[in-house]
Amino acid sequence: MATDTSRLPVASGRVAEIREVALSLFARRGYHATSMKDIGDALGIRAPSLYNHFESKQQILVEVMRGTMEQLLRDHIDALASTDDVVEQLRRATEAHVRYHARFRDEIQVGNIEIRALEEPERSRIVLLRREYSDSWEALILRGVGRSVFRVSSPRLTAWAILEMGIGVARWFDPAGEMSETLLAYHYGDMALRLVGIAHAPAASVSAVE
Amino acid sequence: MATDTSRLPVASGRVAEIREVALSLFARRGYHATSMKDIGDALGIRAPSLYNHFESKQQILVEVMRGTMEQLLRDHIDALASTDDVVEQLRRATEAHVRYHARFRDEIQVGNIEIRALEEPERSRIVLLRREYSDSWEALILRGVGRSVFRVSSPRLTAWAILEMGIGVARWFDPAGEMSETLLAYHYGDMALRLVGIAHAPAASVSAVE
DNA sequence: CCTACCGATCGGTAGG
DNA sequence: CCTACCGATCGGTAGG
Repeated sequence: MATDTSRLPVASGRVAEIREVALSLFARRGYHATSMKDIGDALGIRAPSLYNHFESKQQILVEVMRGTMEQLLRDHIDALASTDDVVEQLRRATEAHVRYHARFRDEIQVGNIEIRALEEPERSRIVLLRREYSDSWEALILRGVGRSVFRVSSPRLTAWAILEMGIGVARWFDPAGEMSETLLAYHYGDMALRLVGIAHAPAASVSAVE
Repeated sequence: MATDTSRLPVASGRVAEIREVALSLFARRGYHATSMKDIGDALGIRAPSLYNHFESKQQILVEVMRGTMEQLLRDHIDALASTDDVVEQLRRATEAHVRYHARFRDEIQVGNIEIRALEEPERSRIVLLRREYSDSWEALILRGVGRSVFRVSSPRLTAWAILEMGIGVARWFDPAGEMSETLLAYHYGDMALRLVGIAHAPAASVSAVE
């Protein structure tokens, strides 16, 4: 439960260092406001030396963004596969979503904001993965509605509301703050249940029919 | 109900044109990815001519962002002042929030993303207004909890969840799409009520005690 | 509103 | 990993 979702394969050392520094700068200032010199300075090397590890600034962005959506989708699928109870699926998927957004704040911020700075075909690839993710959420809500376990007026809006409130976490969560990532996930899990019309359900109050 | 929340005072013509074009470009590409030449091109004039109307690129950003938070706060205060019923306050505040985010999508996007490109003291001024806004939301939830009308496990998280799900609207809402802004606002109003523990309340099912 | 022009900085290459 | 350097573009000014 501590650090289950690993980052990308921890590459050759310098490459990983560059990616990490760039991620931090892109998140704080933005891709276009970050120069190769900025990245080099943060590592104590000259800007041209970066080209020994990356072909271009754009390729650094690609590497920074690669893997984020894939990992999010993997955690999501695990949450769904862990139970047939649609209530529990919703809770676990929400917890996974919130945990991910609390833990990988920079990745999420850069992923969301700098997608517009990403060139094709990488950009379309990520847009597609996102679409896949939100579609799966909508399907989950629809499944719960179909089993008469959820009651919502718009499955799509409900799915987006849950997604968006989780994305917000990446903007303000402070891992050094009073609230732990785990407690945060529980709270959001409960809120998601409320959004589908389950007033105050403790963990196993509704069991799946299947 | 159609266009109640007006934009900024419609300034001298060219100034307003520049602001509008810049808003659109900043929203689509970002502040740092937009050059003065880009703005000029969109208006059919040369970049240096822009300096007859604005002192700097930064000042254009300031003018683009100015007023957004103020108007949002005004609509919010109106919603709160319109009734003493805390349930109705929550519903109307949510509707106002969502309407604003559906209508002024570019303003919201630029306001949220490019605040990091904004120089002091303007930046702190806007951060303060935002703080004011979210504080008012938390106070609203607390009021409902105090009157035993709302039931939440964390007033602050609930406030943020409502705010964030509304902010998401600015990212995907399509005014030319099937769902109207008004219907959207209703749906989100209902979802906000659910988040505070009011399962499926039609407009006046709970009346305030005061 | 324009042209002409400024110094600074950009991403990136050459060549070692 | 470095220095030296490239053309392009940046925000902005001068001067009319």
